[in-house]
Amino acid sequence: MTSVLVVDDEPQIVRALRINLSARGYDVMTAYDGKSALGVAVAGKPDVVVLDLGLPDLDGVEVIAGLRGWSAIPIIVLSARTDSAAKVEALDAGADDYVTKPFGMDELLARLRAAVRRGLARDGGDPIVETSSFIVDLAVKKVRRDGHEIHLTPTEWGLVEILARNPGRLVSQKQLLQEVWGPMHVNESQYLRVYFAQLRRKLEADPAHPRHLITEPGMGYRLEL
Amino acid sequence: MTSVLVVDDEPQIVRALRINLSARGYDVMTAYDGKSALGVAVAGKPDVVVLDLGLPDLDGVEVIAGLRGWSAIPIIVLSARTDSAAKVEALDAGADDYVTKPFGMDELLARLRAAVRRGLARDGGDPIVETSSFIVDLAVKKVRRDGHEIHLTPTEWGLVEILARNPGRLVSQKQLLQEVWGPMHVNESQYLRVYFAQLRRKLEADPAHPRHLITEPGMGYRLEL
DNA sequence: CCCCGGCCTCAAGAACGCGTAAAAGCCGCC
DNA sequence: GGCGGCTTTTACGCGTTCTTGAGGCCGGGG
Repeated sequence: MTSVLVVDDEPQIVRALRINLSARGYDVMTAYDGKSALGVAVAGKPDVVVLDLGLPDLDGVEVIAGLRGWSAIPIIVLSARTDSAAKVEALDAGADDYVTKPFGMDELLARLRAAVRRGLARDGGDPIVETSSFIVDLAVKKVRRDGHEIHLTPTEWGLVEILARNPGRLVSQKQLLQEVWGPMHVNESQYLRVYFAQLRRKLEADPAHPRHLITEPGMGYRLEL
Repeated sequence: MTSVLVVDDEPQIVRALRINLSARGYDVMTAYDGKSALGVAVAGKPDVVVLDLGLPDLDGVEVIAGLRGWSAIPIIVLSARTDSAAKVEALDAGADDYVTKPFGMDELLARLRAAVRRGLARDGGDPIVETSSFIVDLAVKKVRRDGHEIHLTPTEWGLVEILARNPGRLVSQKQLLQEVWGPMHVNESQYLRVYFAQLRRKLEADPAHPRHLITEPGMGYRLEL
């Protein structure tokens, strides 16, 4: 879950943000002054910080500097000051974005999404799907089991990739055949039986009693995590 | 030098930006419509894009999507529309920032600096990829092995560069052929066999049993570190 | 009880993709 | 013109992968 640190000394703003962010599935932390904000940030490692500049103890730029000293967490500044000098100062101190109050919640949320998206891109978090007996790395196209790399043929990988991109969900035979063998072979369900047998031999602890590559008779297949 | 692509159909805006940016040491490219903007971006690889939304040919969102398809270049959107729906749409399409016209030049420049700073942070560090038997220096386009520099032909370097920019990742045959030989030759997979044999002779300790330039049969190649 | 559809397993030939070598073509340069 | 470096093309042997068919298992329905 994405976590957001909201820093503002006006309780009603913090409250409004907490409600909106929580409702959209964010994990919300809060702080009401600069010093505690820095402490919470160190402890909670939020994915993004929403920072009001008018704090009682520290100047906004100091808070930004305090965060930038050890982290590249995206910072969105909130402020009532509309003059460009304030914006320039905050942005050059290391802020990622500057929103003036009063602000539209839609816009703030969109800017928040943009900031989070960038933050994730920097981490370069590989899309990895993990079961109790093997690991699928979709970025580098590798499957590992007990630390060893398992070699998959192109067809095998095609099937695993589709299942891994839909973890836990049922994928129909038709969809698998269509995406791996093409539209001309959507009825060759025997292909699937042969290849799922091979995959189970390679990936399941007990191929005769698969726990992750599950057949749903008459429907399709599912990657159980 | 930092390069900026300015896209706008109003010449006076382009001119104003060009003057201000050039004076501050930026390398400025320009485009007056969406299609040429995408072309210039591919050719010039700018460090940041300033994009007006009201272009004559393409919708702004399409331009953003066209860039995001292959690149994470920071995009700053300029627009006369102040409603939050437009902002949300552009930001969610992949823009990094949204500035409404008329804008203050100081503020735009500060947002530009913030965007560039993030872009550099993402690229991060020295462009050097190191394996146990050779070193690829992407900045100076050189490969070293046992301290000696290894001479590569342009085609050989093209392949090594792509692999080195995706260390550990599987790169498809199509992508390699497309980027080195162009879209007309995406089926000449024999080229790859010939050139990878050459590269292994030059870079691998035991060319018959490569440890770094790995073939994934039927799928592509991988630079294993 | 038997039949039938769907599934799993096994095996063998065909087709494919890979590595290698070497020849042939194509510059630019002396 | 001749030379050298680079790229493209051709040819062949070999191992892997895909396809296909046959047989057996299981559960539900007639």
